[in-house]
Amino acid sequence: MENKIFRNFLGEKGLKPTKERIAVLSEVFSFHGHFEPEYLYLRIKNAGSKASRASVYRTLSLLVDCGLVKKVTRTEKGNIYEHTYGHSHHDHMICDACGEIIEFYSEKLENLQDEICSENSFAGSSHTLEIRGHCKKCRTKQS
Amino acid sequence: MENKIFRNFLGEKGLKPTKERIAVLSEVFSFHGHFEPEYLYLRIKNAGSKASRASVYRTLSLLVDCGLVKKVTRTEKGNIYEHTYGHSHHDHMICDACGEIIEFYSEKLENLQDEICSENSFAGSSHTLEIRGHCKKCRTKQS
DNA sequence: CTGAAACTGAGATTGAATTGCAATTTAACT
DNA sequence: AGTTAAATTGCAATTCAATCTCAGTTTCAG
Repeated sequence: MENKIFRNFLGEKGLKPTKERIAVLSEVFSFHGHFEPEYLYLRIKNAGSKASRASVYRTLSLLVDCGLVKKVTRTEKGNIYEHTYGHSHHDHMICDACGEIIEFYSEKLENLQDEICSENSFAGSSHTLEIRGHCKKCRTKQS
Repeated sequence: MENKIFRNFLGEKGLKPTKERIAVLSEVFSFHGHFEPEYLYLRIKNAGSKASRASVYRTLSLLVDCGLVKKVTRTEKGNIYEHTYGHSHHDHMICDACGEIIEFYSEKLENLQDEICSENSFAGSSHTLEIRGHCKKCRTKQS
């Protein structure tokens, strides 16, 4: 489970599992979905724990390093993250109007990418696909 | 040609084709490849033209609006752009070992993405696909 | 317990990007 | 060509996420 993975990672690096770091970890895994650092910071405060913005940023970086969290994308506002442990692979569609992020997964798409890799003698290990445009709501709102 | 397209775009909006805007435009199209705003600013200075950083940013924004330039991605440092006119769409495979960037294009992939967008009632306008792994050279080198 | 090393929070700092504004330029209309 | 309103510019100030500094605090191995 993520707690163990994180503690292990810290141990290997000679880092300490402080309250702040654990607070960030558990908050990240307390909900499902994408988040910005500021939002996470506020959630932690709201949950009664304490961790400064600096610690949130610092811990987030550690969580990315140990693979528990992934930096999804960068917006005009800042970075967006998501936790990855126990979360299967998917890609994203991002609405340029309202910022909504839609997750999707397509077996066909995965296979096609494998095919393209073979054609190019490339050993693909991961990928990021981000489709930008307008979501259903924002499309209808326009007209 | 891009000069005409830009002037047309400006005309329609009641904007003026000032020396600064034209200087930015021609500099953007004076070379191939990706660039950051600051790099462009320095090139313009170096080319003997003049345009403040503010004007570079403002003009870049206009060029994106009229479709001549595309914001490729955001890095920790800032935005990266590329001119798109006369340059067809493609995606990238990036080798984690040697950094080589392989460009590829797949009609099937494009169609499949359109399909996925429809399924999600999403109006996709652009996408970025980046496949990471190891290129042919680095694969054989490993074994 | 103790001390060295790791951590933390608050505030300062960074740096890309944007904005306010006074001076300047553009171009439409005489 | 001259006039004038609107657009534009550059500079400096500002914004804002993210990072860094550093003095005080906490952790934990011995």
